[in-house]
Amino acid sequence: MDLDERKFKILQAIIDDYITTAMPVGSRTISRKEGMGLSSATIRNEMSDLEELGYLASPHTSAGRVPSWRAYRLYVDQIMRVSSLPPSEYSLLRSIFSSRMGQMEDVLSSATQALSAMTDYTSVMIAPQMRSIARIQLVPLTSSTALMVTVTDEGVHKDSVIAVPAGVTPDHLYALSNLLTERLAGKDASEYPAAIQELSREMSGQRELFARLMDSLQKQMEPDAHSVHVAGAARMLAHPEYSDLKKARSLLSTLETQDKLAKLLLRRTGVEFSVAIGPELSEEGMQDCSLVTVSYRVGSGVGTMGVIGPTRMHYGRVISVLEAMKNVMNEALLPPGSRKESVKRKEEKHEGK
Amino acid sequence: MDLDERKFKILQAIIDDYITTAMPVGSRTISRKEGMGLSSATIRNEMSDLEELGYLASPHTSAGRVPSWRAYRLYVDQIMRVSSLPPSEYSLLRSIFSSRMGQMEDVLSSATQALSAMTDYTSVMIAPQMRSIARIQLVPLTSSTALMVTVTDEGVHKDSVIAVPAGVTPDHLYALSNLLTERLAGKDASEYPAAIQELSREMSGQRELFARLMDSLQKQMEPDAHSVHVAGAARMLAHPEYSDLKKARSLLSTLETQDKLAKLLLRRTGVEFSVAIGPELSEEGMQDCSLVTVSYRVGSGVGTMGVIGPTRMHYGRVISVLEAMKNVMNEALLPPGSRKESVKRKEEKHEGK
DNA sequence: AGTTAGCACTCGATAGGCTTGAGTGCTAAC
DNA sequence: GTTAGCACTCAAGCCTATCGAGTGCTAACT
Repeated sequence: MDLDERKFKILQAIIDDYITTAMPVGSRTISRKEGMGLSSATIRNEMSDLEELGYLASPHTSAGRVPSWRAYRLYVDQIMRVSSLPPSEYSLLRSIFSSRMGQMEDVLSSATQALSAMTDYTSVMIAPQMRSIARIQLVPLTSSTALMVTVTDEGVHKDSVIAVPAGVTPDHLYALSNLLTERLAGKDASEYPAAIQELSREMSGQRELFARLMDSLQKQMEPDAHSVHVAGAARMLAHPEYSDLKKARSLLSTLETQDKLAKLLLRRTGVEFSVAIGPELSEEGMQDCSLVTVSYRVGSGVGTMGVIGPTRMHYGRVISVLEAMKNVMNEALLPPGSRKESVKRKEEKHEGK
Repeated sequence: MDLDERKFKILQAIIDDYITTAMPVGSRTISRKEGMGLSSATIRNEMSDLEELGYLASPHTSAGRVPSWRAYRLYVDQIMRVSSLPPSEYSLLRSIFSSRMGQMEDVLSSATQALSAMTDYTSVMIAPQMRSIARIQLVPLTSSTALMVTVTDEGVHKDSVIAVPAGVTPDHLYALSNLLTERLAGKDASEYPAAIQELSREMSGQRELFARLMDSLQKQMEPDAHSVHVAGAARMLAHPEYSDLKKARSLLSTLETQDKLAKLLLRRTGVEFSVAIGPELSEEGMQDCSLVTVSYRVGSGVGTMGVIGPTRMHYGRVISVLEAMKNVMNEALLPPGSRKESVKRKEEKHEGK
């Protein structure tokens, strides 16, 4: 079961080679490598062992070997070295954000595109899920409707139109906004029932309006799949694993179903770091893909971003780009002053199952 | 230049056949058709004429003929019969919307997906561009920041965080909201400069805040590419024109660049109906595509939706689906009471250049 | 004059056969 | 334990032959 150092070294060489060439790797290729000092025959023997142990597979008799997902797992967990992003790229990344402090959605959208451009894989990002809201505002629209807007420190969280009974004036709505905010803002979801109970008593004169408000509020607090950003899905077509149209189609339609992606990301939200390889994703149409995710923080909210590429992806590079992006986003999205010191990357690379 | 009736009939037969099979059409195939009553030799002569006139092309000597974009243009303008959507599908469509009267973005997203599913092509939709806003609301966040939210009758239009000078209280912001709304809401963009001029005088005591407000307002009024919905891009891979990976990739990355799509749609916003075929789109990577668009109305806003498919698309079907979708969305998005009678489809099919 | 049958010709697509070369696994010698 | 040597495998590339759908032209027919 355990691999001796030589097997390790050979496996690493095979994976490194395969990652860049996408072609089955033969024993001679490895034996010729600098610092290997072993003949192809010896490598063959070792490869044969590695195959038996489940780290390699051969597409057919006279082709080379291809790493299995177990090999990638090992690679990610123990072999790979992650270097941090070179300063030149780091500052390039920073420059993307410096220009615009606009709406959150725009920032996320640019970030997602940058992520994809820098890795040449598909990237995916979910907006920070706010744990608590800063304010609830009722905005008068017509005499019979109003807009209920929940707001966080970063901007509008959600909004919905509600009907209001006749006789409720804008000033009324303003006062009500203040009341709702006072009772509900800043609280954790667990504290809501009690607060709502109390509010219900105080507003017993306006049962109908109150019911509508709470109904909308509840809907707004549900996590929604809506805010998933995807970029660079077309890039996957450039990688040889998707020269088969059927595979390509199946992958791309998975990448289009936002709730599947949302689920994949939400499951990893709060996990600082995660790498899921092929079968571990248990998502049909992504069997040949890996997903690397990082969680990022914006104020009280936690979001997750990830890169989806073939299992044969440049894990090291992807991880360092994600790491950098997380830091840069933190800086860009936090108003100056409330900034925390940047956190050193921890050496946890295991998939948090 | 003019085509006699027989050439018309033959051309129609060729296009019909090619639309369903995607294979070059030969003379025998046409001569065997019901009600044609001509030998293949005669058809060949006619085809030869049609080729000279630019309506047909042959990929190589011994293949059949393929319609050119001119043929499709003729087809769409003069030959095609559009039947309205069968009631069963119509009500299916309606049922999608009946369940949810939620946020605008959700509705648009479902509509786009439905459009793609019903046509088996890619669909694209742009949110209604509001011409005037119903209210401007300033929502206090922290002691030094506030959220400026512009709102239409249908919900939040846009929002952005602004810094507020010390000493500005929530009540202050509320009063200011009312003032801004009174002076700016409901107005056309052309009336803004005058109103802003006047406001500027009145608020001369708060130059800094005023400048920030107007700055944000201006940004929010710019039309943005952000709200483009795309669905079913992966479906294009199923059509034989995109069995070539290079073409597929180029198309898909075009479909991913939202501002290109936004431009295509915005240019057609307000045009009731438009069909653009291949080269008419003048968009690299979409030379083999057609775009059919329809504009829809929601309150004071006008949005546009479209279907992108191969030039060899089922124009009739696509048009009837779009027509139906427009009507259904109208019903679904207008609050009951303010509903207009549904408009009969006009026979304008020309591309509005 | 328009239509059609007949025929030679073109050319992509498909299938079989051959060659090449990268790769393996095994064995025997070092 | 390592390596050289060798027989064997199999995909990929290439050539060739065949097939058939399709055209264009000409001559005969209505």
